[in-house]
Amino acid sequence: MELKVVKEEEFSGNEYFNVLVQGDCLEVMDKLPSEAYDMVFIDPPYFLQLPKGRKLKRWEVKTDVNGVEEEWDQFESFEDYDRFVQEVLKRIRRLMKETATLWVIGTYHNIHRWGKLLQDMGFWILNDVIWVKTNPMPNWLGVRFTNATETLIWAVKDKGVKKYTFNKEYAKKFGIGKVYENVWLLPICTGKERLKDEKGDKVHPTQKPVELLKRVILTSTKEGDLILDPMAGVGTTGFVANILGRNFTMIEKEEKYVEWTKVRFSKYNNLELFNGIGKDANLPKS
Amino acid sequence: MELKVVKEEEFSGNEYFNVLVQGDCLEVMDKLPSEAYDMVFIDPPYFLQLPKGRKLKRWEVKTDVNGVEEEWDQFESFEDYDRFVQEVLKRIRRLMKETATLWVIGTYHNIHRWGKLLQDMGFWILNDVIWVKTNPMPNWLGVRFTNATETLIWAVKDKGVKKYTFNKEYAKKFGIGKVYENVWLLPICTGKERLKDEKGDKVHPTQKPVELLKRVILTSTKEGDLILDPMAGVGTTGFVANILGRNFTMIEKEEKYVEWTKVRFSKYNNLELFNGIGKDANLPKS
DNA sequence: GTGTAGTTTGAATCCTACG
DNA sequence: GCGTAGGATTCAAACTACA
Repeated sequence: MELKVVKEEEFSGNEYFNVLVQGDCLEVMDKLPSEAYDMVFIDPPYFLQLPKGRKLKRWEVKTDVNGVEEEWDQFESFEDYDRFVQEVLKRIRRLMKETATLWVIGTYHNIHRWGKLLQDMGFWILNDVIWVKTNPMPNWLGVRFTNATETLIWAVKDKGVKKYTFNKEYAKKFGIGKVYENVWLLPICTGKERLKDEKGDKVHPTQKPVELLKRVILTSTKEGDLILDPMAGVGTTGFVANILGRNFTMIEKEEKYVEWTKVRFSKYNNLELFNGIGKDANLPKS
Repeated sequence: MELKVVKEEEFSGNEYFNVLVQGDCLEVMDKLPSEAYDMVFIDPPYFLQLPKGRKLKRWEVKTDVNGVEEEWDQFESFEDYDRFVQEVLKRIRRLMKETATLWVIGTYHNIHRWGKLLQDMGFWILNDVIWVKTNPMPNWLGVRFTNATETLIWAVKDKGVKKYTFNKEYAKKFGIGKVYENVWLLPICTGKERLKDEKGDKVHPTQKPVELLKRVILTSTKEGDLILDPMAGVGTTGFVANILGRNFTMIEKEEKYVEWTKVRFSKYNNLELFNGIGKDANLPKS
């Protein structure tokens, strides 16, 4: 597929199928039509609140390693972050079809803020889904538990919504146990799938695994559905949606990520990077 | 051990070691001394938002700002619940030693409210710990994921706190993997351990497993430490603390639960119900 | 090509010394 | 006191080098 890329200024809001809009997510969402989307996936900045100016250096100092301290994760305070969350959710409410569902992924640093605020706005949580990482970064100094999980919140717009899509046959396949439990066991994004620039540095600090989006999309959408990702990063959501026969709108501010998303859609062989649809490649043994 | 039980009206606040106070948790906490506790465990009402009315809810806080009939019950209920959370946390802040830690357990229905509000009040989250239930209640209708997890938030009073207790040797033993991951795999409370009344009905709807409290206490306290449980239910926290050589203060409003806690401390053989300290009895195979 | 040993690295509210 | 820079510790999985 040829990925259409449009800059915010040139985006009318009319041609929103399988497009990546480069621009501010709030501004772009304001151009999109009401109740158009079947599913929304949000992978927001995690608001890690690391010490200012501190690079997340791996030891054996590499030359200016850029860590997680990216510009897009700079919020002054909880209030700033919360305001951003509310502005995003307000717009997403309008864009969701009546039966659409919303996913938000985060860690303990930020997920409770999204969870409470979306409840406050009337969204109705269906589940949380726990992503258990099979290869987490250990807590070096042994002062806390090793943080091996991320939390996904899955919600509908309102308490009364019943007709949303849930494909339990896929949920059964992905979850541990036999009754589609809300626990997914899979590794973080590494290897060939992980985008690296010419210097060999990772392109995006938090590229989500293809397998994760595959599970999200297959359990909560139908073929032909339209998916919104307002903070697309290097475009994993659209990349997987495309392969699975879903449509998408992606929004991303950073030009660098937009460029790499283009590369991903054109240069690379989709199926190669997908690690095998239908198979469980790139999953932990057994 | 003989469990001391005191009614709120007769509780001076002086003799708070290894006592169960029957009364309102806010009122009782106001009588306790500042910075006395090494660890606090909260297992709050989960705010399932079932059809309302009928019984007086345990989390409702008396307020003189009544009189305004809110059109949106749900929002009004969240406000009530949040006010309760804040009142609890305010008191717990005062009761915690500088180096103390706080645990809160909940599901997606309520945990995000506790998480955001405690962050707002300056508590600093160290981890979330995911309890994965090996025997969850399946979602029979197949309309969502089977909810097989509960989330525990583990926090200190302030960002700067460093000297809290974390026994990584125990954490390593309890967590999956080898680097004390934040994932605990254990069954819900059933069998001999589960308290049943003369009619065979369960005494408490959400009795916590002894094994869960064992893990909480062994990873985050030292022998001789003082633990507070302001919503004690049938007293699992004090029961386990006692066996493990920790001291406790428990608070519980419901007379029925207080009576059963007494039974638990006297009639039953503690060690029998404990399922073997140091061993991993009642755990899933391998 | 294949098997094996050694190397690299991952969204982290990590510690301590010093000016 | 605070801000900043230099420092040490792990496991799983993927990658690299080489026989």
